[in-house]
Amino acid sequence: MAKEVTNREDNYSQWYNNLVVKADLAENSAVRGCMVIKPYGYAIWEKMQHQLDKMFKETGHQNAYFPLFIPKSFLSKEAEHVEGFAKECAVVTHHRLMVNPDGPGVIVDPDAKLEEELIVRPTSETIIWNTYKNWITSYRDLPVLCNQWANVVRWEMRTRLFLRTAEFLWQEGHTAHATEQEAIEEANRMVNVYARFAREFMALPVVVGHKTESERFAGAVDTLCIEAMMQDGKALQAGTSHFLGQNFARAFDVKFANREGKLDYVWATSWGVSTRLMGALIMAHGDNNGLVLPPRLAPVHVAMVPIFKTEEEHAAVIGRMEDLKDRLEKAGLTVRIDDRDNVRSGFKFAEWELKGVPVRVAMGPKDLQNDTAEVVRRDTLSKESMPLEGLAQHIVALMDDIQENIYKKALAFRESHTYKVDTYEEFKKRIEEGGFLLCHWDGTRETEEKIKEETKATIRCIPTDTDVIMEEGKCIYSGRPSRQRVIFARAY
RNA sequence: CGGGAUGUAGCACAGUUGGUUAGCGCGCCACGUUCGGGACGUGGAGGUCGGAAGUUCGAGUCUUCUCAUCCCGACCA
Repeated sequence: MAKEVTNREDNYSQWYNNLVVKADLAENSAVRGCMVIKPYGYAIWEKMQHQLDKMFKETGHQNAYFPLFIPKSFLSKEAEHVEGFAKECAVVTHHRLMVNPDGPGVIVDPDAKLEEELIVRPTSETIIWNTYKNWITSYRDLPVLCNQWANVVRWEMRTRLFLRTAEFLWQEGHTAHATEQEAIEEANRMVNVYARFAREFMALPVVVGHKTESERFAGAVDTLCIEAMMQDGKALQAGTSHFLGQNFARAFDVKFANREGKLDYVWATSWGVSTRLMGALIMAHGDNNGLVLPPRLAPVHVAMVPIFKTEEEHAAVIGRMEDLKDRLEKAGLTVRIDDRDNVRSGFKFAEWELKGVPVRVAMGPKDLQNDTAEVVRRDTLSKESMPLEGLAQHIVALMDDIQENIYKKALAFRESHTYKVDTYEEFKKRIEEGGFLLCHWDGTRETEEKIKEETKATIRCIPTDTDVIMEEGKCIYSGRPSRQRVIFARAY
């Protein structure tokens, strides 16, 4: 039988698409550019949501919900913001259908035209700031620290499951502060929450940094981001946190009386991560056997496959598995006993690997005799026959090992694909192989643009969290002086 | 929105210079043999060949129009 997943080394995109579908995470829907997230994929997203939500609460945030529709006039209040999103908006123009008088089906009722069109939110800054205007009058009302879990729509030309879909799920935090300093601190705090989430839960090493002016969010004064490296050497922006200055407060006239009794505009931030994180998870850890899930986000931690010939053997194996399952569940793990009788065990092994379950336990007649079980780790695919005695504790400890190991593996990959590059010749050669290129840049938009045109590489970020890059040098393109290196890469 | 390609069963495809009852593999259903790394045999179900119009005695095959999808660009979390 043919392998379910194609070879990662042959065609990374094909491998990715195949894996998303075969591992039962998501599929394309009947609606152009939109995806269906299947139960198994959604279970992983829920785990992410749960953990992120907890971290938001710990940093003082509350959840709220704002409308899906944004009046067109709202979107045009912040000049850069409109320009950034205008090209990819879904617009509601009518509110009624009618039976087609000239044929079958229904048509849009021409009499039901909206006076002002509604935009399906591509992001919620405008509707939220219009609302905050009513909430804030005094410094005593600040800060406002809200998050919303929602869907947004961006009419993308080309879409890919999880990485870029026309509709996607995300969370967007929107905060209002009395001082610039406080808002800057908030933007920093949240990008670090994202970085911690990526590292500790997704086992995904990320670089924290500032976006350059041209890569910045439309309407932001400063955009912070976390950037990850996928196994084909391309960069993936995994989360962003924006310091919005007073731009949106000015656009929506949100003023407050400060301690001195003077009116001032509110300082703002917004920050978000999306279902794109699913794409990052898949591409960062997956292999030719399928998904590799970090235990902290795996919907199933342990899959047990019984092997038997007779009814008696079956009953005995299942009995022992139930016992082990109880112990593991008491320790907080989710366990599945795969007792299907319509597929063979070899098929089950392959399938649980495809789904990225961290640990698999097989038990058969030999194990009944020896009081053992076969334990297989998904990250290393190493097989070990182990005594039942103490097995539960061992498996619980394995979860931490696996979590740590896949992080280290991803980190080692990133480090071995990160290069200091000092000449443009070398840059052009290196970029073809993928990876992060640490280079000096003269800080100008023009240079960045030229390099992008000539090599398809962009500045992923100006890193904040490493001192390796703080050194004097000369721009690889213009030769002008530079005080630190930035990260160039081709990106998703 | 430019450049290229493809639409045939749930999926992936074959189908000759037009020829009668449209095929293979995977999957699905039934029965049997199997079962420690993706089993095998036998039987079965499943199609208005993307849609519309045209040429023809006859169209999956030729023509025109149309719709949709995919790839390469431009755009992007």
